[in-house]
Amino acid sequence: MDYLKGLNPEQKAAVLQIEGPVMIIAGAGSGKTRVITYRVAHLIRSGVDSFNILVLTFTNKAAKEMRERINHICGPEAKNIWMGTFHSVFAKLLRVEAEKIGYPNNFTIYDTDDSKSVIRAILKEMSLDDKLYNANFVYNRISAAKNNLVGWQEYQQNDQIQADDHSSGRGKLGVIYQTYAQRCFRAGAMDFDDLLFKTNELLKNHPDVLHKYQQKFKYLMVDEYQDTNFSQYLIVKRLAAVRENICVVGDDAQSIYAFRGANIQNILNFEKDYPDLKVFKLEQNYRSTQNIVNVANSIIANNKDQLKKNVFSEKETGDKIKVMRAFSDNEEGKMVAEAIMQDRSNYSMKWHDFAILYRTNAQSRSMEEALRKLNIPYKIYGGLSFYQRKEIKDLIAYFRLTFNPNDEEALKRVINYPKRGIGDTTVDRVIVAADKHQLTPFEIILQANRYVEKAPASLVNFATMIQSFQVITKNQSAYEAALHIAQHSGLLKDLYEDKSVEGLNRYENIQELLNGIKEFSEREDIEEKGLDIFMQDVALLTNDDNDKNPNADTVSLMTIHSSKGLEFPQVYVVGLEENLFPSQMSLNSRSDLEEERRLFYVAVTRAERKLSISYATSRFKFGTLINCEPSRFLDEIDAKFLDLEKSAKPATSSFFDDERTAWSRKADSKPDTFSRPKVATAPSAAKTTSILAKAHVPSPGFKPSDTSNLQVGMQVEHERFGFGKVISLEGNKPDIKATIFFKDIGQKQLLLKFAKLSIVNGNE
DNA sequence: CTGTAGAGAGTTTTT
DNA sequence: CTCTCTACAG
Repeated sequence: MDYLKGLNPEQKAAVLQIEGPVMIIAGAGSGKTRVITYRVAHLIRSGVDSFNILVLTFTNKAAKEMRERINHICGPEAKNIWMGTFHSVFAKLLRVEAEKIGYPNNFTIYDTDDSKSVIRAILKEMSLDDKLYNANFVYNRISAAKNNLVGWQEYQQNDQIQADDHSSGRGKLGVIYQTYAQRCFRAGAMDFDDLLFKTNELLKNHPDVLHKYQQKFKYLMVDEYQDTNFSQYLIVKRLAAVRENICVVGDDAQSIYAFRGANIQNILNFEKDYPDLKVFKLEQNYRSTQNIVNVANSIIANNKDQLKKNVFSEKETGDKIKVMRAFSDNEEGKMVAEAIMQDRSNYSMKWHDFAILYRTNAQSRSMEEALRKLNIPYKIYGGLSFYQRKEIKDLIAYFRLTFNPNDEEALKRVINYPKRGIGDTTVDRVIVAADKHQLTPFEIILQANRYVEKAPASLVNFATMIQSFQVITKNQSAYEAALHIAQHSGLLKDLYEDKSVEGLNRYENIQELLNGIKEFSEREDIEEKGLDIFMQDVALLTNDDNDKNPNADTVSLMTIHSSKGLEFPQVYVVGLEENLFPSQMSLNSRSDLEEERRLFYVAVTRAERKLSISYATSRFKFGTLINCEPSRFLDEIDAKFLDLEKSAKPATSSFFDDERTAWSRKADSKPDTFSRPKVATAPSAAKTTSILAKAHVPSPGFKPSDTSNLQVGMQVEHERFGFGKVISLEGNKPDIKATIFFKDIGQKQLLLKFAKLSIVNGNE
């Protein structure tokens, strides 16, 4: 029982209480993960069969990490535990039981893009106003309904909902929902919310199935319980109904997913559901200095809705919280980058000791730019994941279609990619015929000559090709099959022929996916390794999965949302401005604002030793400069914890002038530096262009010249693109197009009548 | 059917 | 600014 050593009394009590309903309120940094892992270990040591344990987490990352830690304590037993995100665990369960609710076992999982695309198609068919019925809005509405277990039938019958929709002029939502649900069903597809919604349906309507899983999952644990929605709540409740061996862990102060349907009441009301509940509070923060914990407390104290707890730290007082003010988003980046640079050398720290956290992904731009200028290696987490790249989704769509030819979204995606002469009109005809004959589009295509007028031969060929893929996947390994499909679909060739930098990148990405599949098919720890198995949860994989060298020494950049559960010695929280953080969207309701505040709390509590906060007084948004005010959250912090040194500039001075002077000085000092900085994270060429384009600072006194006499070979400066040389000129008088090679960003074509160019030097 | 140009809209967070 | 959708010519 040596694993119990090193736990404080409260942690230990929580670990030892393995029977009955348990709620652990775990303050930030209070050793939550530790308690969960040890508790699982303790279950196993106490004789609980590891096959009978179910652990639900919120992110893949958390699940993976926890499995490793349990593995460390319990050894191979850990493999038998069902552990994963709600979505992945119940997707797995549904794969086994799908037929009971009328789905094929190999159902497709639609990601958000797929779902929205289905909705867009429906809106178009119904010729609805796409402003009133915005696809995003409709998607969110349907998603919210599903997360509250409102099916389309109830949706249409519920007076309250109908009244709401009609009063907002969106009376058709019920029908859209119905069509959407039926279309997904026809395609053998479930969206993210369905994975939970259908699990509920299954457990509710099939007592035998419910019983089976109640027997299997004798002990349940749920991490991040404050982020569960009603649908998840009810699944857990149903599974735990017989034994009530349920342990939930969470922190109401860190509930940041209400926008996605998470219901903080689930944790606040847990006690009512289980009168015998044992509650443990973990209040000692082992992560952060006292100053950091105190600041966090002073922030969260502004919220009304919360469970009582007293988070404290017994570590050193630590530095005060540094607050930095910048004039612009770019300067903010610069200040942060320079501060990191300095601290790293002053305290001989590693790059990976630093994290930059922001509210929105868009903010990463200015940070990246600044880090790159100082040659600081960094890595962006989140954002567009590997599996969301177009080329990857294309190839995966072929796989999807192979295993589930009814998958309409996959079909639409690749039926004419690469180009094979099947245009929109033909596709439309297929869809119409499918509706008319109550068949799936693929079934129509198989007999195109019978159902579709003027059916091109390529249509039938396409279907035949997919069928040939089906044979291949049955007989060959995942890798062989995947390679075969990549080649014979023409996708690989198409990408190979694209010699642009982006095209090269795409080709490499496909190679990478194929390599990943190869690794998968060579794995020895799993028995089934066909391509179909690989495909099963591809839709659920996210960013962090494809991390090649997780131990690289880089500064971490991520949204605050994705930072939850992580910790760093030094944390920079940037963009503390009204309308950004708190987000503009949250200003209308108290509960939304409180969620923003909890988000700030999460951000602050990521820091172990030193925390810095920054804001800018102006920032680019939609390509234009806007003025920003400091966030109200800054005022809420007790000033005695703050070090305002860095923001001591007089408020009366003109920021704009100051900024320009600062920039020009820099431009002066290095007027002819064109060297492209080395980068740790290799961005795509397209990205580099845009980032650097924004980076160029015009020389002092930059003024566009008259370009009517511009000639090949001249040196020019562009406001944003920097210095370059004219390669060629074409076109007639007002529409002369110049091809210019810019030293920073490469070749670009510009229309002279628009481009603001200054002629630097008449002849070479 | 394909390719291009041009207009328009959109950025809060994620399984 | 950047991505996506639409319209039109080839």
